[in-house]
Amino acid sequence: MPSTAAGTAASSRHARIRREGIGTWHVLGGARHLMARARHRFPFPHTRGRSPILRVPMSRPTTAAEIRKAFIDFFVEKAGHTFAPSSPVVPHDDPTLLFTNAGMNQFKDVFLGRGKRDYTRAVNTQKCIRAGGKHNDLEDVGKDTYHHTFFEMLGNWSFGDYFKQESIRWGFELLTKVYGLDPNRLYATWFEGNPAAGLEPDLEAKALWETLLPKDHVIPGNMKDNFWEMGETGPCGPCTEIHYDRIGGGRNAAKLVNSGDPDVLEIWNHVFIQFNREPDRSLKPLPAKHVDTGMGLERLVSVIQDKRSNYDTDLWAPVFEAIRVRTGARAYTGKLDDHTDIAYRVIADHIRCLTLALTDGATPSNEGRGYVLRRILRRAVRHGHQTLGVRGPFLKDLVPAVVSSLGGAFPELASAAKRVAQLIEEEEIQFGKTLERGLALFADAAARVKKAGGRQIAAEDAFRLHDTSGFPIDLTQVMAEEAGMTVDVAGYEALMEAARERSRSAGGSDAGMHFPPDAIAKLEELTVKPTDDHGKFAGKPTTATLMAIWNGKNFDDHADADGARVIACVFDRTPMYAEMGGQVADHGEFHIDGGGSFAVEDVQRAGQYVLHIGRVSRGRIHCGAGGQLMLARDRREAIRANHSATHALNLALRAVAGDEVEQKGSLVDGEKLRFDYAAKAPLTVEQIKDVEHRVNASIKANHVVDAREVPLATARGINGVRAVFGERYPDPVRVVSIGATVAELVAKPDNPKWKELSIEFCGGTHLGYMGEARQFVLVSEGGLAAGVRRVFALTGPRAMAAQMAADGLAQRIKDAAAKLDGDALAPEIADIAKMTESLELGAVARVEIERALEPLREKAKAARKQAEGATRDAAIAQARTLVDQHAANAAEKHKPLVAMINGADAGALLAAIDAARAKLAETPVLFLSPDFDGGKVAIAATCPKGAIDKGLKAGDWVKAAAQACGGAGGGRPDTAQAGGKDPSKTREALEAASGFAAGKV
RNA sequence: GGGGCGUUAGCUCAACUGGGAGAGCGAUGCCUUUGCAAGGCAUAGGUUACCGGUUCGAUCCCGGUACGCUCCA
Repeated sequence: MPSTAAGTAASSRHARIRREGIGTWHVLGGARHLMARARHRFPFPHTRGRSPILRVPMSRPTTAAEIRKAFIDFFVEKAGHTFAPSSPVVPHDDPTLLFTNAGMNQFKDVFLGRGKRDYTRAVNTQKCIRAGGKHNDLEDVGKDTYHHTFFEMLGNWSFGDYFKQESIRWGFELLTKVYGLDPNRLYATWFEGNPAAGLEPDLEAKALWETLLPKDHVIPGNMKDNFWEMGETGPCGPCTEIHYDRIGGGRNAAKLVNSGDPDVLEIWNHVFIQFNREPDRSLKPLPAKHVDTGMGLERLVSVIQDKRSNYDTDLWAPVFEAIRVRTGARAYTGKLDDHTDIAYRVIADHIRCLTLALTDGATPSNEGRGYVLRRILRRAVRHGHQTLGVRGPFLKDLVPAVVSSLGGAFPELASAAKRVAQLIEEEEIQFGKTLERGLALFADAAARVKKAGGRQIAAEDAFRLHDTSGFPIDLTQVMAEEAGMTVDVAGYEALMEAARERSRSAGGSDAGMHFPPDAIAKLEELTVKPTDDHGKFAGKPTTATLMAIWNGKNFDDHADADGARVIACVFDRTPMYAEMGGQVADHGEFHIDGGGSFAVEDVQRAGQYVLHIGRVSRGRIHCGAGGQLMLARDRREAIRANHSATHALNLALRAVAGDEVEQKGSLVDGEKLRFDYAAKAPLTVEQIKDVEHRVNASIKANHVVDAREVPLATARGINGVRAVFGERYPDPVRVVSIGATVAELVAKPDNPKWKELSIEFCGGTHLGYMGEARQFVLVSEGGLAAGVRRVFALTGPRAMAAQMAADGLAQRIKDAAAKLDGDALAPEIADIAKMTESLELGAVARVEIERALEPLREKAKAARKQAEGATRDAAIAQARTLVDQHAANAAEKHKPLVAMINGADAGALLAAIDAARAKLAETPVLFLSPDFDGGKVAIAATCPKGAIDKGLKAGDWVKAAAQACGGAGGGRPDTAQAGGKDPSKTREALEAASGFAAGKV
């Protein structure tokens, strides 16, 4: 049996089939014969030495683990497939995808014609999550027997290799011979064609099935069920679905296929990719035809184990048991409309999903996929609390059950279990807090309703609960019910829809350069050779020939300078680095001698080609023209320094914050570097200093930075090598090391010294020696999501500028501390604080400036308080004198007192009023105090009850005084304050106040 | 990417329509008690996140920034 397929060309395909022949399979006497023979071989090609699947002697697979293994073995052993392990559920390089949601995800590039594998047949069980995205099963989980947020998809693929015949026959053989399913219970659908769409019926699939199944089990299907498309454009084709009748007994269930009957269910879909959907909606036959199949493991297991629900299989039993033990709920009874059973299903499904997703590097957060996970977690918590009556975090305790049920197939679960449980617990605690706040909001809303004599929670309140505290409407309803109330659900839905509309309409779209897969095919047709980018690391000006010009829709012969028009150019070779692996693209220029110029603003990879995206800046450029391709040196230099510094930073962080520091992503551009990593706690200032010190030490020592391609196996064997989580690496892989050459590493891979060095797999551009980075400054450290930290840092001139700015500010603080006091200090402190905010500074400097400023602030504060106290005391003293003079005349004692106080502000004036009232409680008093420098007049007054009754209200009184000096004011009848803008009218204000009071009392 | 809500004493939170920033807990001191637990009295503690605007006057109104929560895409 060949372990890999031979050619990929369509012509050799038919030869292959004849040679290896489907026909031969029939005479082999079923699968078991071969399987038995295959089991003697070790290691299995697909286990890659780590044996994820238990090998148990068996006649027929019955447990989920056996069923999974049998699938993979069948295609590996019998049909020469390569086992390609499941990709992480968190897609690493596909921003259009929230989670991996189908087995073909990791092969998308192959189907799009952008990438290749060194095999043409693949098989695996893929970890999938369908939640939050286009395929969203979240709302259905728990209500039925078969929707899951997390599931496994068994799949086999052909990349331009075998096609319909083999796919269908192998599928049938696996189901009937290996799994022992009754062929009389199987049904197959085929695509009936669609004349309106110009699609022929798939008679080939029909004919194939009719040789395997009774004719009345082979059913035509429509566009919706039997024609598969990846998206608006791109690969597509007819598919055939295999359905199974759980009831059997000789009945014909053809009518029930695709009718939603839970006992007649689709188990396996085979997609035959033979067309490409063009932007103009037309279909173009593909030169290389592919097969993409998918079979849900959970469903298959339910069929083989003869259970009517996926939840009744051994995949769920351990998780259910863990829920029962942890929550003390009664045992699961499998009823569809029972709240406890629903809670079991929801919690079990969600903890599986969370464990898998967190293991693969996702974290609950408030956006994107993290937010989907947060919602999933909260749903599970809610069912646990509301229905099963659990208190406090409990989901975290279910993680081990998931690990025990799936850890065999996915070993990564076990090593991450502790971290995952911790993340879940933190999130559960956080949710507890939000819940409490929401409950308070609800109580408030309910109280208002009750007070108004109503029985219905307002739509606005329900929406507010949802919008600000994340309370789903059903939770609000349950709480309302408990309080003997209802909720205005219709109004809530309306508000919800309005909010959605606001969100939608705000969403913008970015117009990038679109380069579809058929454009790549066209380049191949035009016999344009793949771009030679070996010069990208050196980045030297290169003589290159312009091979093709893509205008966004078509290829052109030439392009002229006309300002805004963005085009993509392909050259025979390039010194430019295309955006990849977190390093931004180079910028640069293509210059034709005596001809036009093309400004390169972005560089992207498309398959084997490098696209130079930009504008014609001068004259005309045309295909076939030779010229100089030069990249922007300064930008490249900065990028190189930042990239090498990122590696040094990675090493330093691990040394300082511990080995559990795991890189979660990075971005290197011409201005800065960004590094995300998993860690429990923020860095302390001392740790930041330490990190900076380590990186700068490497710069000072001028460590060599070396990069070389090494066979993957050799590279993995180097002591201390770091690979990014979940990333797949090419073979050979490029190794970048700091402090020793790659040759030295490879010569003695197990040298313990290597552990102290930065050794990473990386395809980016780097310095020759660390000294070229000049300096490293870490500018900020912060949290991105629970358990994930992000740091920004600078190198080179920017780092030095940040250092100088910090030194300058430190000097100013020192000067201020030595020379300034009292009034002069406060504005200087404010100015320094402002500068600290606006300047680009190191994180350490920021903290140190803050610390140095603190005693100055204390000093300024003390001075301010003292000054305030002094003016206040002075005002009070004046007030007492005035009052005493006023009271000396017994006849005038209770008449209003209107007087001027010197040098009092609003606060001091109020204190003066208090002092006056303390001495003369029965006398209306109005004081005012002009501030000539500030152009203000402060006014304050108090009126005893007797005066108020006579019509002298403090508010009106101060207003009258304020209006006389160009101001306004107001307040309560007993106390009021006001202000005027014109101190020169103080006399008028005094007179106005006296007049006003005289008129009243 | 776009909304909503929030940020007030060490902590948890009040403060009506713009008019003198508060409570409880905690801290400190003193008193009461054989001791403990506790109780009583008193005191300190605030740039109301930050920046700007409106206003005679801003915790409050408006705009921006930062951080947090939350919803939608």
